[in-house]
Amino acid sequence: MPIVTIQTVADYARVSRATVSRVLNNNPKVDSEIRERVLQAVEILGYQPNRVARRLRTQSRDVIGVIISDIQNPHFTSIIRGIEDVAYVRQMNIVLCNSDEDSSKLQTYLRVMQAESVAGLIVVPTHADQEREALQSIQRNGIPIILLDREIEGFEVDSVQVDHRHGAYEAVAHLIRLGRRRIGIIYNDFSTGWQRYQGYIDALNEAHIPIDRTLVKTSDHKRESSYDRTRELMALPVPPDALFTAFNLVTLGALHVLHELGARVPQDVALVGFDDMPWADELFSPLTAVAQPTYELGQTAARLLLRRLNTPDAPFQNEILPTQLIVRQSCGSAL
Amino acid sequence: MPIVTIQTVADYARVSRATVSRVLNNNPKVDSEIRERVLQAVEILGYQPNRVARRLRTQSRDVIGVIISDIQNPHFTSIIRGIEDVAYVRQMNIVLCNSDEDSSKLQTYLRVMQAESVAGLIVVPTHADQEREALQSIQRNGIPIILLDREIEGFEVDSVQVDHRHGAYEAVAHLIRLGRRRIGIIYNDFSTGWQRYQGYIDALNEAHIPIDRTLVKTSDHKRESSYDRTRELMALPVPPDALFTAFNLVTLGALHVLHELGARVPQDVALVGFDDMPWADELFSPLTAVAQPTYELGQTAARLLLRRLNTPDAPFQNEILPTQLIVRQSCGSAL
DNA sequence: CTGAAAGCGCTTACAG
DNA sequence: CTGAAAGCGCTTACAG
Repeated sequence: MPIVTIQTVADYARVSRATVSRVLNNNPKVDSEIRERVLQAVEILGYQPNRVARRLRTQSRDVIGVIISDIQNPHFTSIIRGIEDVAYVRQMNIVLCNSDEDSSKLQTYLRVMQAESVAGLIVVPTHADQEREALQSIQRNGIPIILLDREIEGFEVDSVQVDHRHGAYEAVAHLIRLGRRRIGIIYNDFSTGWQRYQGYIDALNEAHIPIDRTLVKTSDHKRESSYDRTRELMALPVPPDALFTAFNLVTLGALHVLHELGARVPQDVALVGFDDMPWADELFSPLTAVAQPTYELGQTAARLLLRRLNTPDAPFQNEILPTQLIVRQSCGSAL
Repeated sequence: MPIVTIQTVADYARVSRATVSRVLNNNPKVDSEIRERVLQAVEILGYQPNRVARRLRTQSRDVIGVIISDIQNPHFTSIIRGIEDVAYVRQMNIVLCNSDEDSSKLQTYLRVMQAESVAGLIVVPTHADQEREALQSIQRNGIPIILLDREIEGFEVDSVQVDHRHGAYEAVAHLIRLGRRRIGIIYNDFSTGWQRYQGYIDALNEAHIPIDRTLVKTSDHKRESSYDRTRELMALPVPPDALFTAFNLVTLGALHVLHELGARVPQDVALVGFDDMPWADELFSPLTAVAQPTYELGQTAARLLLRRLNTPDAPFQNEILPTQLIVRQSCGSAL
């Protein structure tokens, strides 16, 4: 294990460590001949400046911490890609952690990130109440935080999310326009789910359709749960003629039930899901879905972070990105 | 930005930095009264030891570098989850990079990882020939490497992969057993694709079915490419009566074509895919697939790395994990 | 233009 | 049991 440090290079090039450092940092006032000698030494020795040492010395921060809640969910996967792409051009690295919707795991990671002196944090909170304080304290310590996807009430930060409420409204309005009246909904109790539920209400209200509580279900993030909720809905004396599934895993669970039941989609029950999926077209009923600009969510989060690092005192910014309803066949009509 | 360092704590507790450090590192020979005082100071000041400094000083390595080729592919996503889970219990962090199947990007990341003094690297190579040297040089510098999913000829390392050849053999043998004879294949030219192709050959040979070159197609990692290849296969004077699609993106492309063509699956053409997908059951034809133990792949890679770190001189280990054929309806029979 | 020296925040022999 | 001192690999005022 040949440890080549800046000293090795300095010795080889017969200069001081300071000079080597200057050359590597493109300090202009280095004699061109010496510069050459150093560069050659670097080349020959295959020297890689130690980033850990550099980071400690310059107190520079070139790592972005990212904490998401479910790395197996394509939604987040695409977000990460967006973050990574903007980080790459800025020569920043990302340390990725998966909280697994577990608040204590998230808080552990928060501590780690702080100890790693990350430049800033992009985080998808899981349980606002338990995490608010830890997050705020990190922010107070000068590490900027960008909230992604979910909000935390009473916590002033930069954030990006999608217009959940309007997206959901469009989805449900689409169903209503196609003549559906008994529209079941399955959502989760994160802030996103709640907002999507509001959009559902908006659409029903607009059409003067009374809210039937028996058609409203909440589910956790497990697919089994949405499976059960869908079963319950379909077992109603008068089952729904349409379903609005408020996130991708729920949609999968619901589809499974409909398939099992031999329900015809959309004839017996129409279906719109929140979250588009790359394979939406290949599903047994090509899925009409509210597509989120996931890649842009990631990009925007990263950009907000970069901006905050440049101008720490800028007012907080809350970006809301639009969704897009992609009409396929699961509701019965292109519109 | 209140910077609380070990000195702050030492002052507060009226001891030396050395003592604070000892307390934090659970050094037993610290007076219990003093220990208490330090612990209290730590608590009150909210002190987080700076990991960057610690890492530099102890030359400790507690970061695992992971370079995968496509973070949006569920295959890798599940692998990452496996890695992360074993890293978490060891209190190690992972730095994740996405090479995007781009060899120069991968090499950039390799340099970064080295400069970050990672404990070791888990990497999915993309173009063996271009990366062999860089990888070997890192290994020579004492940073262990675990190759994941794909091999590099003539490079001795620890590695994990799945039994691609046998998995493919089983898939194709399944088709043959169901009476299919004109079996098309679409694979890619990574080492994995090549091995899967061998499995296809094995099954045909065993059944004494001659290889028809017109039924053999290669595709890159883009879905469009597999779309085109499937179109070509289906446009043959005598189209195939079965398709073996050798990785998940290809399967999606093929399904799309079959859907467009109105082909009945499995009546007109049976389909087996390599790679299972969480939504395989909800596809328009529930997919019979060769499932890879992706989570275990990740776990195994991480464990191999940990083992190598413990015993640097152990002989190299090449783990081959078994696949499992999951029979659904796309081939026409549960068998 | 170049080098000696200080210091980033830790840890750990070495004395005592 | 505790502290003073050295040092991990860098960078950067400060002299010259």
